[in-house]
Amino acid sequence: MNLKQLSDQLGLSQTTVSRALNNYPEVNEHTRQRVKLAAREYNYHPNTRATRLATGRAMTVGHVIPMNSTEVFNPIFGEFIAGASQAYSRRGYELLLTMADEDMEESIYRGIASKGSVDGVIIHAPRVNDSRIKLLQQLQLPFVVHGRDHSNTSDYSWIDMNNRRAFYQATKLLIDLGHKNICLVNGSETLNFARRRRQGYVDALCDDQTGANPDLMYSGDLNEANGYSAAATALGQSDAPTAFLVSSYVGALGVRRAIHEAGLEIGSDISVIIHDDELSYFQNDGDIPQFTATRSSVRDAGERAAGMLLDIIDDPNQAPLTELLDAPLTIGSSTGPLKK
Amino acid sequence: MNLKQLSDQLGLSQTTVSRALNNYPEVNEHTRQRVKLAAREYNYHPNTRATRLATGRAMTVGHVIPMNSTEVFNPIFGEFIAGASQAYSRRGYELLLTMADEDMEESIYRGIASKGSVDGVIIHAPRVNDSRIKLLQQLQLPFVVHGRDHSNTSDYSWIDMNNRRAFYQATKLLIDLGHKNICLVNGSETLNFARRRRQGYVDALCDDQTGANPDLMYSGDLNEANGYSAAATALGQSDAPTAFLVSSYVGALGVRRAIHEAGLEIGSDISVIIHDDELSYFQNDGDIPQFTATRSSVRDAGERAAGMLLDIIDDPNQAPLTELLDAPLTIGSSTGPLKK
DNA sequence: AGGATATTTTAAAGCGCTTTGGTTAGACTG
DNA sequence: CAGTCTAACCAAAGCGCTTTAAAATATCCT
Repeated sequence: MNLKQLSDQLGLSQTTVSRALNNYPEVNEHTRQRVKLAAREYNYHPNTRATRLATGRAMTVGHVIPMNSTEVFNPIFGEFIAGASQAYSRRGYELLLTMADEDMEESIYRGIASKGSVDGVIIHAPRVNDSRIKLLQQLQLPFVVHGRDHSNTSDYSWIDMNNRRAFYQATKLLIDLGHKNICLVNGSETLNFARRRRQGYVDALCDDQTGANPDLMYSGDLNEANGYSAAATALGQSDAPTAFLVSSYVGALGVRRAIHEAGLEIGSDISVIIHDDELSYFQNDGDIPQFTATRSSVRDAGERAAGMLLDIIDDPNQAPLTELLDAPLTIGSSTGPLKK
Repeated sequence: MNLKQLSDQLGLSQTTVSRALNNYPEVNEHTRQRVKLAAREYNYHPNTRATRLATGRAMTVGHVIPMNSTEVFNPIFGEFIAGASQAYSRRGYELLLTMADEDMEESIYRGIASKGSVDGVIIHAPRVNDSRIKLLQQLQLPFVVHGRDHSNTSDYSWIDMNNRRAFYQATKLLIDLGHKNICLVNGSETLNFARRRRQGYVDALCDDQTGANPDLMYSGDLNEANGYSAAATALGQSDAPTAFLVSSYVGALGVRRAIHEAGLEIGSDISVIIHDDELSYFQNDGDIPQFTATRSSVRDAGERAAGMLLDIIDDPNQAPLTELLDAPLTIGSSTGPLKK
């Protein structure tokens, strides 16, 4: 069933039927009801391909997921996207997902822009000095960054948490508990967020005159295996850490394994603080959460980011939108005073 | 730059330019090169909205991810989709992602079909007696099921692993090692795959005359927390299990936590076998993998499923395609003989 | 050379919507 | 009652491609 058939059926013009369905005012209320009823009856839905061509809008948002050979799909992206999709479906948009090896990224964005398959994109996991921001500004394609690039001083829309502050506070807590050898198990520091978190960690140590020890900073893709090997290595050192600060729950799972394997008990023998993105498959809640954590819902961030992007698409000339989320430190059972 | 502008620029008709770019034979090779060069120079890409209307094909595949309030985005879906997207991008297709609460599922599929926004869909996580299969058959929308619905005897395309066999073998191994109290930590048994795995587990126990004990079977959403509580509960029972069979790596992380908390050592005190989907963030490999596991790459399954679907879209009248993947049992360090 | 055939190019008709720029009929004004 | 408004509807153009049917040009053969 297409528009022509429906309007023939009703003895009305396509114009009137289209307007009736799209709630234009210049159609008689009685007619409108008649049209809507018939549309439901025949299960008529306007063909999106035609609508999109006619309106010049894709009604679609693109998410280009950065990927490399070992890190394929970070669970954090999944949760972010789940949040975003809430906003899209509420506002009649669809979500186009593309996986991109880093060396394909530019051509993917260029293609997306010139083919007109989306009205805007979300930039995931911004790097330090990220080329995507510049590219999209140049291509004039609306976008929102999940995170920021602190090395880019231009105006663009983003939503981010206060990474430096969160990790400063977390480190401070460990220091206050008496810890001196605190191991940072961080994400890859080509990524802006990881850079900021290290900054917070280093700042806290320096403020305390302890100073940061490069041997206690791990940076890299944060999966279970790498979390494990980072922690196992650190624990094998002569001056082993008594506390860990881990950038993700998933990484902390590996850290937890290494700690147990070393025969130590989390909370009593050794302290752990994580950043908790509140993934649904890795919940860290309850009265006393398993891990002491800085906490910020990535799903919520996804929903907000998507909403911001749709606002920008609706009115592309407004000033960039930004939102800074808080990541409060919540005490769980994984931290305790330094054991003498 | 659109087709008209490009063809004016070249002094050719739109027809010839379109054909040159789409590699139709009836265009002079010299002309084709000239056109392609110009297209590259002006960064011309055909507008997908127009192409799709003209061809009547969406060049898009839909993935509708089942979701409920607690389980938002299973990392397994992410990995599957990453695999699928390889196939799509190779063959010029795009991937439309939708999250669906179970009660919205039917209307989402109906909408997708009648709006024509996709050429086919992948069904994720089929349930026992799954309504989606019937619906899509009725809607005549091409689809491939990741998994099967054993209660549905009609012909449809699927890719699946041999769940019953894998869990039969895994259980058999534990029995051969002397274990009698084997706890099954399974996914939700509304899902077909979980039902089959339990079948394999029960069959192996019955073949051994041990018989299955309902108190040792957990079934539910398999996240870290539920894996933990299932295992913790089981270990607290009077006749505590000496071995666990866990349906996913993520669930096993919770089981691992409970075992450690009980002061037991995996491999020596207690055995664990998991099903390993080979998620990139949860690798279980190396010379001696952490976990003994039945193993099947879900990423690979995604790529194959997508390929099958595109084949079906290209030729919708062929017989349904099916593929049964093997999930071989690989010995790791998490299994050992029953401790006397 | 000149018709027949093969190759290359083109004009124009869709694809199924939205939207512009009307027209028509009835209501209202003075 | 002519003239003006307004409410309700419609014909047709246009979105940017692909594809059909036909025209123009090149190549071949006797």
